[in-house]
Amino acid sequence: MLSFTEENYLKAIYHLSDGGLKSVLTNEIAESIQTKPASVTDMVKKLALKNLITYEKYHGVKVTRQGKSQALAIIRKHRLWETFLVEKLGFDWGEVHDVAEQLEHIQSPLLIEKLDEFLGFPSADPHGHPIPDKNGKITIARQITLLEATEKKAIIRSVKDSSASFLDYLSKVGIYIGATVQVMERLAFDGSLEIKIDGKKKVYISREAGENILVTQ
Amino acid sequence: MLSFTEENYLKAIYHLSDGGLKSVLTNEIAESIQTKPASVTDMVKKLALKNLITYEKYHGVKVTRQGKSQALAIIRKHRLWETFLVEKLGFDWGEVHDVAEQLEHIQSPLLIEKLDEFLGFPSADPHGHPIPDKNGKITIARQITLLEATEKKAIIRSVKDSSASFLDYLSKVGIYIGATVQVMERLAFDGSLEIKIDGKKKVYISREAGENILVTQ
DNA sequence: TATAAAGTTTAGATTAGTCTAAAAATTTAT
DNA sequence: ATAAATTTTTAGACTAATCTAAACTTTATA
Ligand SMILES: [Mn+2]
Ligand SMILES: [Mn+2]
Ligand SMILES: [Mn+2]
Ligand SMILES: [Mn+2]
Repeated sequence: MLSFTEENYLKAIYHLSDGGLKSVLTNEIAESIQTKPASVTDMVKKLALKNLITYEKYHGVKVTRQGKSQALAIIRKHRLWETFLVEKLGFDWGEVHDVAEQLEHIQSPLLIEKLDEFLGFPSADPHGHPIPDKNGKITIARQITLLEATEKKAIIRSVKDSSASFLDYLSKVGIYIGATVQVMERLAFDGSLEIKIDGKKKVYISREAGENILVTQ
Repeated sequence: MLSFTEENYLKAIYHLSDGGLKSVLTNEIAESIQTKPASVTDMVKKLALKNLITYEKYHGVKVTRQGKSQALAIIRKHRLWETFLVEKLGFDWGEVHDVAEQLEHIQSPLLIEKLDEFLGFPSADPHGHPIPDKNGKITIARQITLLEATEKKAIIRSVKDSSASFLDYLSKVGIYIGATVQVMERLAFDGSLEIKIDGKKKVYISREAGENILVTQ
């Protein structure tokens, strides 16, 4: 069984590796987990001994099949708890991350099964991020950024940036998961977008915002 | 802020002290927390430095006002989570303790407030144990053991022993929190009780079981 | 391609929590 | 009241996770 700390490292590495595709360097991990490179070196050795990652001195780490499976289990818990907090307890979608960061480490397979059922087996968390199933399987729909969307209608599916500040901004503007939007115009000046939400509200969002919103068309 | 371990020690000491009344000895703590007396000595020094307990070498510890308040906050969380697990997730009352033992350490005042509200501000957990309010206040009704109950009707309020084995036994026999019971006879031989549950079912329970069931009359 | 810069690892120290074995204090029994 | 038994504390060691500073490797630059 992994410690709290080992779980946090493994999850961070998994995310940085884009789901196990890329290999990940020491400094990236250190930055993402807010620690020093020397500490990362120690920990990746430990995770490598447990066969969760492979580690090549000076050349970063790769997540193993086992590591992926464990990382996905943690991500599953994180996202189910976030869903619970928003759907059942009435949290705002920008408030849930830090609490879920703690709840994801609770050890009880039965609890997660029952929570999943209580929530009605949701397929995505409040940020639109897919919730892996019991076997770690993720059902991914092809998503593009709002910036890349053509002028046809698109549906908001998820956000790349889950920071409270960005989510607050979206709420204020009137953008939410599931909203139907249409890009009316791309301003030549700074790349900002004029969009219509649910056929009614017309708003302007920055190029950067557009890059952090994922949609399906 | 207290660490996971410090919280567990403080809660154990609070319980052993009967809510802060008695002073508690090193070996009792060691046994209750499944650790060695030497480790307890180290930890009580730390908790004393934080003014949560007072420590007199060789003569045990007492819980301070501050310590009580913090212990009650942890107990509040423990019991709210147990209530959630049973009421919302459908756990059996004997399955919840170990999970609540983890959940009680989640740090988020907002979470507990919202959970409390979601549960409808319950006053007791699945074992009938009172849930302290936000300020640590406990509303206690005078309870006696079923063994001490006279032959009038009594209502089952809580259990002294929350072990899975005892709770399983009670469920099998048909005893639950809120049931109306009447002691029909006390057997001279071994002190066991003949009781009628809800005016219908008649069962025999041991003296020891009777000592671990609390009722009001 | 040699040198500088950046990134990574190692060495050694620190803190929290735990343990065993030995020493000291308290309690119980004679 | 002394000795024996029990309880508690201290001393010293260990593991997990962290850090700083120094050494080493890789990459970028001239
Ligand atoms: Mn976490
Ligand atoms: Mn999320
Ligand atoms: Mn606990
Ligand atoms: Mn309980």
